Amino acid sequence: MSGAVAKARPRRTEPREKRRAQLIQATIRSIAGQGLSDTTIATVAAEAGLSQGIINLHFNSKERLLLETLAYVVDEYKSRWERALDRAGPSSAERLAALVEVDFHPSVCDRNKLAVWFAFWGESKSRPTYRRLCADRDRGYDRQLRQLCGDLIAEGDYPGIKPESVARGMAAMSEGLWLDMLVSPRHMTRRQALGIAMDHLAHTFPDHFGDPAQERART
Amino acid sequence: MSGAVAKARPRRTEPREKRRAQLIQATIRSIAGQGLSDTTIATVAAEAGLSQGIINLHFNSKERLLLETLAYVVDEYKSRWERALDRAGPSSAERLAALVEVDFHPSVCDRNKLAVWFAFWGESKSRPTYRRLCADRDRGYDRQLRQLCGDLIAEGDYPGIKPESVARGMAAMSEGLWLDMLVSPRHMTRRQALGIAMDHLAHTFPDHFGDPAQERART
Amino acid sequence: MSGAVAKARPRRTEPREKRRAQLIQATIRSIAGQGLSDTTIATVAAEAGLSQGIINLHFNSKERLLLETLAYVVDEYKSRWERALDRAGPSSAERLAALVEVDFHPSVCDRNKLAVWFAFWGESKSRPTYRRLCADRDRGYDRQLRQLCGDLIAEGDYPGIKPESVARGMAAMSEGLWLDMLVSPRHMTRRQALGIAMDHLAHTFPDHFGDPAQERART
Amino acid sequence: MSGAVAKARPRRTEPREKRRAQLIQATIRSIAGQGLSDTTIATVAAEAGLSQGIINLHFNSKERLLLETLAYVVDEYKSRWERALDRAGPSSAERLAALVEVDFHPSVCDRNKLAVWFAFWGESKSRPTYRRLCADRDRGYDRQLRQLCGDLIAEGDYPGIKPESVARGMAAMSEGLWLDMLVSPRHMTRRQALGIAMDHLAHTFPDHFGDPAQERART
DNA sequence: AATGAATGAGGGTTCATTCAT
DNA sequence: CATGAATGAACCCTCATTCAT
Repeated sequence: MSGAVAKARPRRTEPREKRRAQLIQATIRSIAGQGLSDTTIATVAAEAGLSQGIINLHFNSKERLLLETLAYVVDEYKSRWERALDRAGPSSAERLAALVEVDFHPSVCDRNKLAVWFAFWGESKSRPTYRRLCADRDRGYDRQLRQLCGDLIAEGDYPGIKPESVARGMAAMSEGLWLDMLVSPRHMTRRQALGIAMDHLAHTFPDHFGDPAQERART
Repeated sequence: MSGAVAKARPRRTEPREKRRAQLIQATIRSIAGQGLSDTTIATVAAEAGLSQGIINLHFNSKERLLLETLAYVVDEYKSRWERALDRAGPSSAERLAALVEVDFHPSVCDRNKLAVWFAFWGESKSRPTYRRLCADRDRGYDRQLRQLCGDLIAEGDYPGIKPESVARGMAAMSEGLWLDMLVSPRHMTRRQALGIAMDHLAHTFPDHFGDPAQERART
Repeated sequence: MSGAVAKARPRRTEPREKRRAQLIQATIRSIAGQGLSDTTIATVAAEAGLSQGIINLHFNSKERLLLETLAYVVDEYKSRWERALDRAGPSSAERLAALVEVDFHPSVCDRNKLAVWFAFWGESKSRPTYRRLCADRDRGYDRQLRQLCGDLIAEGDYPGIKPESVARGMAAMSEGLWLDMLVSPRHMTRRQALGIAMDHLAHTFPDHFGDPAQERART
Repeated sequence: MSGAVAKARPRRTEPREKRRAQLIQATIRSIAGQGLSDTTIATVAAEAGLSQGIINLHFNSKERLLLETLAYVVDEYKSRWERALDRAGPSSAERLAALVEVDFHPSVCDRNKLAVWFAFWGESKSRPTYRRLCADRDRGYDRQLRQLCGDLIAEGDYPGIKPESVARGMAAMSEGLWLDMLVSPRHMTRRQALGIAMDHLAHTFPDHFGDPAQERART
């Protein structure tokens, strides 16, 4: 008898990182489903199908769980646009388009994740920690965006346009469109939002993105 | 006789509406200062310098206080842009500029109020009531914006521009700039935000807002 | 001018005793309607159609109001059976019957008042004050009952019956029937209760109350 | 090895049912000691020597705790008289005597439990839930009592006696004697109450319970 | 005499955290 | 590693009482 121990049923004890990831996912679902202020250790544990004690076991406190959840969303976003840049064509225009498009990728625009972003932004004024985490998010992204806009302006015929203003305006528009998708999913779908952002891009840099209006006007 | 009797201590009993307004202001400050999820009856009462019981006396529940606070901010915003439209010049361009400018009026961009907006947006996914209140906000504003953009497009030489896309893009950019002012007040001041929004406006409708770039290009 | 002051509308200020009586009636209704533990100054004031402050104005505290309400019910009961005795015929049998009947007089069995009795009895173990008030109630009543039972026993052919035992048993039965009327009004009407009590009386003192069974047996 | 390990402190975690029973006992003591309306979660927890949180942990609400406490007392009473019937001799007279005696068994007449009965009866008018629980109590008991009285009447020479009237009268007397024991423990001891009830029984069914008076009269 | 706005202690309940198992 | 019983601080809310009007 004995010999090989059956591994049939799911192991009760999972590797540490796997459990943490599982709990972070449960936290995201809970924030989206109940709201941040109604997200409790109990709702997260229930969402994960585990016992209450497990959160303090793996994260020591609820506060830490929330911070790591925010960090996870921030990091995931960052790695996603970095990957998008890597995969994009070599031209600045292609890279800029890729950067805009990634903001409307299904996995980024997932309403659960949007809820998490805005939940933390909603508390950010009174929580320097949140603010710092979110500010970090923007740092690299902003630099890239400004750089690319600068490149295009240098390449094309865009007199009088300030790279910082355009870049920040574009980023702001994306954020605003996220909000619309969160608050009014009926009136603002992902595709519509992407369309609006791309229209704006085309209009801002008609030389690069073949704005039909300008093209027609030119001829 | 006796002339004016000095009222040393503040009167204990205030007219109903005055107290309610006072408590709503205290709620705004508390949400901004502590965050929505750390805003308690106690923090609001302390902010107002009154006792805890007074909130249930005037609002029956914390939930109602929060809803009325949100409604107050929503209403105030609405009446502000309506007044701005009333006072604006007759041309559509003037009216559109007024509509954009009002989003960056000091009283609208007040960081306390921004915190309230985003606090409720952050919970909106799980609270249909919040979502509905906020959706109402947009309804009239959107219509106006779309109308004015349509007018300008009809007047000017803007082939291929869709009013809905432009209008929603502009509104989204304002929201995104609000977020920046909330999260990174150092990097995004009210003046900068206004500049970015006006740049975008000028760029979108160069015929109306004398985009220097286009003007130069034209000559 | 002025002359006679119009007395048309109900005077806002009532004589002291009238107000107190009015508030005691409201308290009885409130205890019956909401239960003693859900009877608040607010429910009593609402029941009386007056403002909250009036109770402390007339009774100084809720506790006092409750005590006076209990005392009122106790006194009213006492004066009622005293009057019944006064009006009863001269014979002990008539007087005893009158004493039993008064327990089932509509005004005594009023479910609101029963609710008050049992509300206070329910708290009596932990409230010596209530217990004392209720004990006072019994004192005189018991003496009368015992006396009358003793008289009948002396008059009739009731060997081996102890007056105290019979008297207390009869009183207990009345109380138990009150409880039935309170808890199960459907199953125990006032008339039924009276019937049971009178049956018991007739059975206990067949010589005086013409118990049909015994009468038949005698012939 | 090591033999029995001494468990110095009481185990912190008890089986679920044991804790619930413990808390119900504490509730009974609290109602008896402070009265129902002064029984708070805090008094019950203190009586049990546990923390406040434990009540909601095991009963979800105070209301539920009170209901289960009432249900416990009701059930205990029921099982007690059922057991008494099982153990009683086969004759209807013996069974009836057993039924009456159980009402004055020390464990039933325990003043703490009496306080609970009357506390809930005192609120019963305004709480249909209480009333229903108490009505259930009576259902089976009444049926048995009526049945047994009917049997005795059929067996003996008791012309003109109605089983329902006698049965309900006896039950009412027991309730009234409970009240006396609760309100005036000095003047009504358990033994006295039992004596009164048995006197009544003997008097009502002299053929079965050898009423000395009647017996003497017969000779 | 009467009102009702205001207070604040104390109620029931929630929930992050601890800890014996 | 994982559980869930237990804790107790802090929450929202109620309500007896006070007091300016």
